[in-house]
Amino acid sequence: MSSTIKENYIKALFFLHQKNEDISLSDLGGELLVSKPTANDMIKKLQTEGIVISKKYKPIRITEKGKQRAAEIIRKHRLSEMFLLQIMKFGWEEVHEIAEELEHIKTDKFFDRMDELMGFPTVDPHGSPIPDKNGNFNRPNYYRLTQISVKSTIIVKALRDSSTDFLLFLNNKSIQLNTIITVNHIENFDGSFTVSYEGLTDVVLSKSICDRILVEEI
Amino acid sequence: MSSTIKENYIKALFFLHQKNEDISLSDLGGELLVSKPTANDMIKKLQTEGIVISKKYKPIRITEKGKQRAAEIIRKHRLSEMFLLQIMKFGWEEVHEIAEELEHIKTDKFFDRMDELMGFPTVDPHGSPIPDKNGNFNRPNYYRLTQISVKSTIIVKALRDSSTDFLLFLNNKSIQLNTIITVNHIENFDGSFTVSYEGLTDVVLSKSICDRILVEEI
DNA sequence: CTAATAAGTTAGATTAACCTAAACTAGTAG
DNA sequence: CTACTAGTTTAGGTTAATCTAACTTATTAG
Repeated sequence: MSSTIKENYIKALFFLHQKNEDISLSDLGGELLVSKPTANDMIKKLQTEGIVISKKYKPIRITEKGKQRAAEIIRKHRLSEMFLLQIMKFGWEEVHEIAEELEHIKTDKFFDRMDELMGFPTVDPHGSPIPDKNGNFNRPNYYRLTQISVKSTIIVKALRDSSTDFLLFLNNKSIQLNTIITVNHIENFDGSFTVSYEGLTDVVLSKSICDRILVEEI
Repeated sequence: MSSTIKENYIKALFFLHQKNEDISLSDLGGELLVSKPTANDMIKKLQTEGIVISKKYKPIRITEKGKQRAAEIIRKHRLSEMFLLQIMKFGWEEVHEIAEELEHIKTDKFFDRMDELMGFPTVDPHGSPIPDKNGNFNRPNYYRLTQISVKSTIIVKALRDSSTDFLLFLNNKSIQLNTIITVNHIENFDGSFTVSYEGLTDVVLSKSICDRILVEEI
């Protein structure tokens, strides 16, 4: 049953590489909540499989093959999330946890059928791109809400944080993907935004919240 | 990830107990394709968890708690099969393999939602009962087709064999659950049945096939 | 350019799930 | 009622994934 464990290492390596090409064992261990020697052992195994390259005392690099494998897993995860939302009517704050389990299902046609049933979606419920079967991500170049200037109108396209707490916060504020927001005011002092959308006026969003929301100008 | 392994032992114990209250290590090992010492080790573990009772050199018995746990897993399996068929449009010969994986998903609301979406089905795609949340099977008392006498008309209710090969055979013969069949003739020599259904007349089914089909008289 | 610290490796152990070979027990066939 | 055999247990070993403690290397701050 340990393909699951290996897959979780590959996913973690992929996400870490997106922040920093060079990956450290400490970060990998930190991500997966395992000790450095444990992470090290797995890296040795993954090296023999061509997933990573690592030399003694040197940082780890994920290979193209590794990225490919990661994309397959992320594809399964994000298709699952979308399926759980659209077909099974779960909330966007509920889907991640279940998808964490579903992504390790081996039978590919299960995910292909999901894909088909949903009409080949390109993003998951949090706006993150679903890689195609060749592992290509279509990653549009969105702005963070914090980068938007006052008086602009934007559309919410994706999130940089899909934690349950953040999603529940957005539920509370009635902010969803594709919500159209106008920036009325930006407070110099703390960087908080005062915005309007869907009949709501003068909703205040802290800088930290705005930094987690990815938008497109319209 | 080894709750999966434990769950497969519990399932195997449950199915073996249905044939024979007393379970042998050899049978258990045979079922799961592991050696007797391996099976024995797991039995010791399951005993400490109250799933089975076993004394040295004596046959193994599954406990009520064990049956309960088995029913939960079988419920997940059969709900998954029905979901794959009804919602995801897989064929009845495809669902078992995927359900073998899905049954180990831990998040209960995933299965509860399936149940809800399908309107609380009571049988899986092969006519086997889906236990309710309390672990109760509603197991109607069907006959095997071999027990039916000539000139009777019956309705196919369930199967005693859900192997892919058998299901593909039935697809070929256009026999499904709820197919209504009339027995025209029973051959004394080899026990084969000559039957009619849905516009087909004089279809011959061997004794071994008929023995795998569960029916209700009408 | 050295010395402190952050990061990585080695050594030695544990637990779970598996194995084979050998020894043992219990039920039954004479 | 003994002896055989089918089935069970013991002993000892492997591999994968994990750990802690101790040691080594790399980087960077002074």
